[in-house]
Amino acid sequence: MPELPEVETIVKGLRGKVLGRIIKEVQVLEPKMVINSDPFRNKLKDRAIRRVERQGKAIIMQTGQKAYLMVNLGMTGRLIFYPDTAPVDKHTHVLFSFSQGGQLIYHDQRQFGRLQLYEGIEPEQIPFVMGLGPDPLDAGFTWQRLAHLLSKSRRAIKDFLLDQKRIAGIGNIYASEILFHAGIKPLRSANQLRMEEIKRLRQAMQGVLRAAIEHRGTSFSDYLDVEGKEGNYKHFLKVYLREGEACSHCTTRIVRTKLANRSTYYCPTCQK
DNA sequence: ACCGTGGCCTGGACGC
DNA sequence: TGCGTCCAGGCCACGG
Ligand SMILES: [Zn+2]
Repeated sequence: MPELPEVETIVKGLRGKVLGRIIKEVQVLEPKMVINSDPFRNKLKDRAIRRVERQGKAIIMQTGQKAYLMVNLGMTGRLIFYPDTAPVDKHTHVLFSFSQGGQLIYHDQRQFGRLQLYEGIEPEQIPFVMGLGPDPLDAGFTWQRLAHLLSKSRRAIKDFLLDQKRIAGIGNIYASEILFHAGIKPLRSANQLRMEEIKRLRQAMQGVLRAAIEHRGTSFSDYLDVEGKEGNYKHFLKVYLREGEACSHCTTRIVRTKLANRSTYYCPTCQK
């Protein structure tokens, strides 16, 4: 899906477009995208969007006292705001209309995403959120903290980075990119990294994720932000989707392998 | 507890 | 034109 940088971009976009707006009507065109779609529609009617936050790759919108709408975008989920009337196609699954005008749509070609309303609990009590590890962009995410997390896992470092219970927000694009920037092979065991490698890894996480946010995320086929615009970080990808191309640093051909059934890209020369 | 795998979906690219 | 195969930003339920 949209990973941390894309979700962060969407969250900022939502704050600009829908914060303070009141939901006049919710139309659920594909009920299986929404958990309990009938109460979902009724309970969101006439509620204001009070806050918009990111937790890992999930979007949390506060719609009342202890009422939170969580959106998981899956692989191809989009939230797009239209100031007037939103266009609807066969992948438009939910439509929010606002009293002040404008519509927000949830669009998802592959339908791996989910929308769910939680009531009577704070966001930290949502089961999905409770299962998330620390956010790599938090000030408290020091290399010592990372070292401690790494020490508890013998898995390949690439798998470790994808595990949302250990660290929240990194997905398949940025796992490969981060490891390239850190100069670490994806198959290395998490608990066998040396201190300098751990420090480089943390630097690479923050550097890559922050740069990707600056460029509004990565679009290669489906991802669009709240205004329907692509992210530009694809121009800065060093290894992801670049199998067979020359490494920008050493000209060795980029290799693709499978880890946990997901493509993993790396430079066999630059990454040790 | 840990790990890996397969399933959920649609559609674009490519080879025959 | 049409197949079959592989590929694609995620997550969860299963097994061993
Ligand atoms: Zn290289």
